[in-house]
Amino acid sequence: MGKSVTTVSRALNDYDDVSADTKALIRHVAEEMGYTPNILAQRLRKRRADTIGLILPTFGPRFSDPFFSEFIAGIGNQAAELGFDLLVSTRPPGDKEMLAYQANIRGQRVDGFILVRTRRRDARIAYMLEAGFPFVAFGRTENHQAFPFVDEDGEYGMRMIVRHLTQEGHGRLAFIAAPDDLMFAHHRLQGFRAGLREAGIPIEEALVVQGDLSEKGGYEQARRLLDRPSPPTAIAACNDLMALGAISAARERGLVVGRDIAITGFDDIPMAEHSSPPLTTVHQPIYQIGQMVCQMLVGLLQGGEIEQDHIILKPSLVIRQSSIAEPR
Amino acid sequence: MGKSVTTVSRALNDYDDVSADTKALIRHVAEEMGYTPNILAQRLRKRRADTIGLILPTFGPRFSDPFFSEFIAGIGNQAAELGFDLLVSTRPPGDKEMLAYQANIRGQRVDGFILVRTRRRDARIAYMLEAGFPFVAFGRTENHQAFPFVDEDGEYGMRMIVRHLTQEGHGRLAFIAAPDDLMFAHHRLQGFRAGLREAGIPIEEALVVQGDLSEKGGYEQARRLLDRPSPPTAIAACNDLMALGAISAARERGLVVGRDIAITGFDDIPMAEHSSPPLTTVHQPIYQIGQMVCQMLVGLLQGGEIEQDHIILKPSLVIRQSSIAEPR
DNA sequence: CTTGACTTCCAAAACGTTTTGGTCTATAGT
DNA sequence: ACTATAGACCAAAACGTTTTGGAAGTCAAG
Repeated sequence: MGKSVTTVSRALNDYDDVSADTKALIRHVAEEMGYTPNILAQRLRKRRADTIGLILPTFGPRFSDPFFSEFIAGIGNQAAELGFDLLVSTRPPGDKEMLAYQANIRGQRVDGFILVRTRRRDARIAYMLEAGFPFVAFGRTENHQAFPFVDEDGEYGMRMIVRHLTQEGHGRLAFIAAPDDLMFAHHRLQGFRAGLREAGIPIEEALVVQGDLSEKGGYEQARRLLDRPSPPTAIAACNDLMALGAISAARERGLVVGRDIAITGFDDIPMAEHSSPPLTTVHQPIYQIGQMVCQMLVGLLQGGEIEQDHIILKPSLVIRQSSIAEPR
Repeated sequence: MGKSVTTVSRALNDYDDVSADTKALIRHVAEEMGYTPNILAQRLRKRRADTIGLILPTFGPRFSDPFFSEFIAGIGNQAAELGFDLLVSTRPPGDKEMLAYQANIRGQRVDGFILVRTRRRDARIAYMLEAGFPFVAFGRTENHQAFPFVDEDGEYGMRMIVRHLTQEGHGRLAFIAAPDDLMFAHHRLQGFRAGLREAGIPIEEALVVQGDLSEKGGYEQARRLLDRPSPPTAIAACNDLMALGAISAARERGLVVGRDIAITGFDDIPMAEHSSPPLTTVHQPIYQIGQMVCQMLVGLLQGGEIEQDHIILKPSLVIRQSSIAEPR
């Protein structure tokens, strides 16, 4: 059409050394012939992948924690909004996981990472900090390293649960914990202990068991608890999925959940509202957290600095029928 | 180190016009200095994005169908295995959705697409077929267009459900359908009708209602059904999520699910096994389907042709307590 | 000694953009 | 009439690879 590539590029990017007429013309022609800049070439030239990485730590192949899918949606939609791609993979925690991070960073496949499920001493975080690679975590670490994160106050949330249960008159509380290496599990367990301390109830270590965060794990651990000579009157689970498994175990024993035994979760996944009975749990706005984390990372990538980089959200207690004797 | 870029490139890619010694040397040095080829440059040069696109059709912002997360995991892990990235976004069905497909295709951001939730007359498929862009669908279309797909035999699955319910003695069956524009919903509804026909039971149109595939939708539609002057004795839902919502509604009415009313789902999400009561449903190996779809697409991209490109899987009936009067 | 074949290597082009550092023309200022 | 200044445009370099089409060097055969 008689314009140089330079001019076309500058016209489409709205530089001001292209006349209004030419811009209009170029845009029109581009539109007409369905031209879209090749994104790979752009990225190569700009040395930015415009891509955010997210590697989900998963144990088995069955990755179906509804908690994660909502989180991904939050990140993904926000990223699209800001002109970034979201690259998702899953790896079981361990060596392969670290290699995946390294490969993505060294090959400049992503500009920054979002980390989930932080661990007490997290190799991923240590690596990124040392490499100076941009990232934002959902969760903290044990030794308070300095990096941008968003986290829920899981300790507080679980204390609220315990307070609620003791107010309902429960004195023998059990806890289905999760691998303590995971920071969120650690916080929630601490919250459980703190809550009992506040209520002046001595903690019974045999009633603290550990599950794997799945319904199945919750089911199995709840059975163990119910099989004890003097079973608990209330079971708090570290997450909703395990709580649902626990409900299943209790019902199998012929117990009416809510009346004969109280069971609580944590996360408030959509299913919690519609389980039988509806589940008492702790709500956190996971979709919004995904958005926030993504925004923070993009801010970091574009501006270099962000104002608020240590955010801890107070979750809220949601009381439903699974923990109260009298409906209504 | 004294070797040309050409030689380095050819050494790392294991071409046979590089001596074994040189290869070893180059590899060693590369390893030592932590060199990884810039993937963006590779892609630009090869004119392939090595990326598979997946755009999830979602209604609200809350995207948490466990069904999808497992499907994503199947695709993502398989893609990683084959050296491809997976680019995930979500869009509500409609114009914006088509634009997202077009932008990704024209900007050569992805080499191929995986389509989910096919519709009866699917604009996305029409577009891709016309553009000659590689894709594999999970699901068919109404008019049997020629394109590679994997699908479940939903019609068969639902017939099995109906057969099971009638064998259990139910005569008044309700169905919570989903938007009939969605092929899988359409097939399942057809299966329901066919099942009743087989059993010689006349269909009662008022007992066929439509939900939105969420627990909430199932809950609301079930309430409507139970409010009728002569309510059904069995409710088959188009998917597990709605079935769980229906269970919730039935329990709220004081009904014992399994004894007073039978409720069934479809999908066999992990939760189905641990709901209260456990849900009778139809199982399909969704993780494996994700893997298959991904493999097919990569085969298409690399080989050009694939042997099996129309795969219909027979799902299997899973009978649990939600549909049988006597446990055991 | 020459020729051809084979091995090993590499310079340059290409992928499609953005950025740099101009050039050219017209207008205004002196 | 000459010189700045500003506006509109563009050629060439650069991003980091892979591919193409040789160029040397070595060896064996003639």
